[in-house]
Amino acid sequence: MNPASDKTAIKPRKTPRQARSEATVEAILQAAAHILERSGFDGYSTNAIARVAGVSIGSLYQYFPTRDAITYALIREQKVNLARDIMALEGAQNETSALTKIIEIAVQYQLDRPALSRILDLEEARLPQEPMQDAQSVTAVFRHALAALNYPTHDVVIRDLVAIIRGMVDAAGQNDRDPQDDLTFRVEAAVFGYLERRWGGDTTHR
Amino acid sequence: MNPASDKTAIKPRKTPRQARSEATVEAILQAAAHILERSGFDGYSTNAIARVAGVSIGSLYQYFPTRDAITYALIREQKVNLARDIMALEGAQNETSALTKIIEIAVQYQLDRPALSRILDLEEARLPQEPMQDAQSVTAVFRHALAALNYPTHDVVIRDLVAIIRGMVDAAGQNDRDPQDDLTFRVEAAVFGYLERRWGGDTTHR
DNA sequence: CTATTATGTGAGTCATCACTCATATTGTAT
DNA sequence: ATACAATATGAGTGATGACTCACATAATAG
Repeated sequence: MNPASDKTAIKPRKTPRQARSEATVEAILQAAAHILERSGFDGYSTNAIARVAGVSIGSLYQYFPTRDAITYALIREQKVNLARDIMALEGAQNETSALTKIIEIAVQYQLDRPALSRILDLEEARLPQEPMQDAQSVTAVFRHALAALNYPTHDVVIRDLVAIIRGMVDAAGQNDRDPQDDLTFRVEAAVFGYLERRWGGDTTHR
Repeated sequence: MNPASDKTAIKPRKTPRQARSEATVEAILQAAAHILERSGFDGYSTNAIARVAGVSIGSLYQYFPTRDAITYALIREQKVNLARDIMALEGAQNETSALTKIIEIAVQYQLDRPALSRILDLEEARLPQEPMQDAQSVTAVFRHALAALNYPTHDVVIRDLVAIIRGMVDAAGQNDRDPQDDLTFRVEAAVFGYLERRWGGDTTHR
C-alpha cells in the first residue's frame, strides 16, 4: 500500500538521464556524508539532507525511495572505491604482498575520514543485509591476495580477516588518543599472526 | 529547560527502595533486552518496552530519565557480568592462561545470545561514551592476563585485543553460515598471533 | 513552435515516539 | 488509625521526521 513500506524498493526510483539530475544525486550523497560525518546520526534526516544539498525534499525522493536507500548508496560507494583503489595498486607489483596493500589502503581510508567510514561500518552492520554484489568485489580481492600467499581462501577466513581489520581500524578511529601512525603495523600483526598461527610458520610473507 | 535534554542525567532518576520497585526495574531491563534481541532497533521504543514489561510508561520514567539510559544500563550489565565470570574463573588456576579464558568466555557470551550482545556492542559504539568505570574492570582483567604472560599492558594493546575479539565475535554472530564451533580457536589465533608477532616468538603461551 | 518527457518544488499530511503530569494506590513509620 | 513517602498509572502533549502530491519549470523531440 505505502510504497515506502516495500523494503525491496531500495534502488533509485528514477535513474537520472540528464546532467543536472546527476548533479542533484551527487549533491544529495555528499550532503548525506557530510551530515553523518559532522553530527553522526543526529540530524541525519531527509529534510536536513535536502537542505544541505541545496535541493528540495521532493527532488530527493525522486531518486531515493527511502532514507536508508541513501545510506546504502554511501556504503556501496565506499566499498566500490576501496575495491577500485586496491585493484589499482594490484598492477604495481613490488615486493610487498597484495594482502599488505589491502591493509594499507583500508587504514588509509580510516585515517582520511575517520568519522565517516566508522559510522558507515556501523550502519552496514545495523541495516538488513542487502544482496550487495559489490561486496563480492572486496571478497574477490581478498581471495586473490590469500591465494598468492598459499593460504586457504574459504569464506570463513575472509570474514575473519575483514572483521579483524574493521574492528581494529574503527576502534582506532573512535579513540582520539590512539597513535595511528603505527596502525598499519598493528593490523598487519593481527592479520598475519592469525594466518601464520593457523597455517604454518611460513615467514616469507610480508 | 527540558530535563530530557540534559545529557548528563543518565543515571536512574530514583533509586528503588522497595522490593516491588526493584522488580519493576528488572522487568523493564528484561523487556528492553527482549525487544532488542527479537526485532533489533525497530520497535525499541519506551512505550513498547513498558508494554512488554507489563508496566506503565510512567513507571518506566520514574527510574530511567531517558531511553538511552535503559540502553546504557543493559550495556553496563553485560560488562559487569563478563568481568564477573572472568574473575570467577581466575580462581581455578589450571594450565590455560587467563587470556585464553577471557576469549572463551567472550565467545560463550556471543553464542549464548548472539543478537543481543551484538546489538549492544553496536549501540555502545554509537552512543556517546559515558565515563563508565565498569569498563575499567574489563581493562583491568586484560591487563592482569597480559602481565602474567610477560606481554606489554599498554592501553593500545588492550584496545587492539578488545577490538579484535569484538569484531570477530560480532561478525560470526551476524552470519548464520558461520561454523561457530571453532570460533574460540579462530579468535585465539588472531589474539596470540598478534601478540607473538609483535613481542617475540615465545611459544609457551596458550 | 508544440508536445512530451524529465526534473524540480515545498507546503502539507500522518504516524511515531519520547516524555509529562495530575491522580490513584500501596507500603511504612509512629 | 493517621500521616507521609514510595510507587504506579496512562491519557495527553509536543516535536520530529519520513514521505506525498499537485503543480511549476526546464530540456528535448518532431
